[in-house]
Amino acid sequence: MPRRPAYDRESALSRAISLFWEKGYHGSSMKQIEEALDMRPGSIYATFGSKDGLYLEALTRYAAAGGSELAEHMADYDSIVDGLQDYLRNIAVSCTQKGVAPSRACLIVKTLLESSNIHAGLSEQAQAILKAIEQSFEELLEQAKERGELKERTKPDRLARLLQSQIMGLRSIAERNLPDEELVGLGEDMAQILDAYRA
Amino acid sequence: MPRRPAYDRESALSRAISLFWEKGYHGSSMKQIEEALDMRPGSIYATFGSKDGLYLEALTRYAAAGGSELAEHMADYDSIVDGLQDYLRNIAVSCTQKGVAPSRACLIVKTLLESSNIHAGLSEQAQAILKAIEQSFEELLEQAKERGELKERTKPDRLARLLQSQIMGLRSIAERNLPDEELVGLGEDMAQILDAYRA
DNA sequence: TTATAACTTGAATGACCATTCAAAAACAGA
DNA sequence: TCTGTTTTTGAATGGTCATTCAAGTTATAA
Repeated sequence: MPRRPAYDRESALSRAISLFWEKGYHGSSMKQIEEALDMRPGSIYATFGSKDGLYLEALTRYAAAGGSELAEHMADYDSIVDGLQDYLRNIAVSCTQKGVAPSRACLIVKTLLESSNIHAGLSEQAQAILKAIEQSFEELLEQAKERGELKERTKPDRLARLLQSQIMGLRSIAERNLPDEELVGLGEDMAQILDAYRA
Repeated sequence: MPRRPAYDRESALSRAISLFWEKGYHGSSMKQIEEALDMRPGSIYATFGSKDGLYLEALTRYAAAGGSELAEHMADYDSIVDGLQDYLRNIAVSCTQKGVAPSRACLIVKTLLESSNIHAGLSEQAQAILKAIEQSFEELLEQAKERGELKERTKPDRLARLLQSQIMGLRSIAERNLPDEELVGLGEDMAQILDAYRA
């Protein structure tokens, strides 16, 4: 009986991520969203409820993709610390590749900074996501410690936060349009921070 | 002959900094600016030209204040590395103090992330300011190296970038509303990164 | 006191904002 | 083919955006 939607929800969200990531929350108008998703306002509102609803769903999907990416990356490594070091290096390298991502900075951090003090819903969601990411780093580091990769005095929760702040700093500073080799060097220097924690 | 302005330009800019720092560029409407500066649109436009003009001037003044703060802080230290380590620790501590600053994140970084891809003027100004800050770190580290505080293989330009990214990460992650002790611990961990570069 | 120049005011501007909704179109089952 | 339900469309909504400007106000110098 019912007519089925013409759009593909997944591809709509993927386009929304690109737009929001590139231009931010306030920088993305409904007009631009309509064009990016190739949907008219009625369909967008029927599907996602509001601009905020779409943004929240896009942000959550972006975070989930990032989580999968981390898990897939780590699967290639026997040593967790080696894996995390290369993870940092890879971020720096990927920031040098133009046209791959809509922005070098992290969408979650962009959201956190843009929404703080003015949009509680977005800010809380960004905070919750970052907390979950920190937790997944902490679990990895806990595991690394159990395996004897890390010094006994290493606190996985503290190192997890240090690691997260490295990534936030790296991807934020990448918006400065530094020469490629400087960004890659910075990724290397950040990776080497972890050496101080090795057993 | 001429009537003199009723407002105080410096205090107007200081109020503008507070508002922009708290709410961001898009989050601060002209109506809010009028209220914060206690000025009517005509006066604001006659004085600063436009919202962008006001924002740029506020941003520049904010950066200048930050630069003075760094210089004053470093004046208290014989050892540059000690000074920089305490600088990081102090940032973390000041992020735990509520009601002091309008936001824990850095206004320059907020500007950089909010304006990238949508507002070339703001983005370029933020980039130029961050470059100047990096340079002042580099000069300090160059001096530290000459004094023998740092390992001979230390590259001041690379360490300056690493330092700047630490501050960006620290102040950004502070927007997550972490418990005070966790933020202070992170500041300490960041300070200790510098130990690896000591001679 | 008067003339003059600068500053302040606040209503008006047109553009753009997110959102709504009635009508048209399209599909699935009978 | 017809019916019923859902989706799509796009014009319309009311609000807010940054900005302008003519008129009113105020201080200074003559």
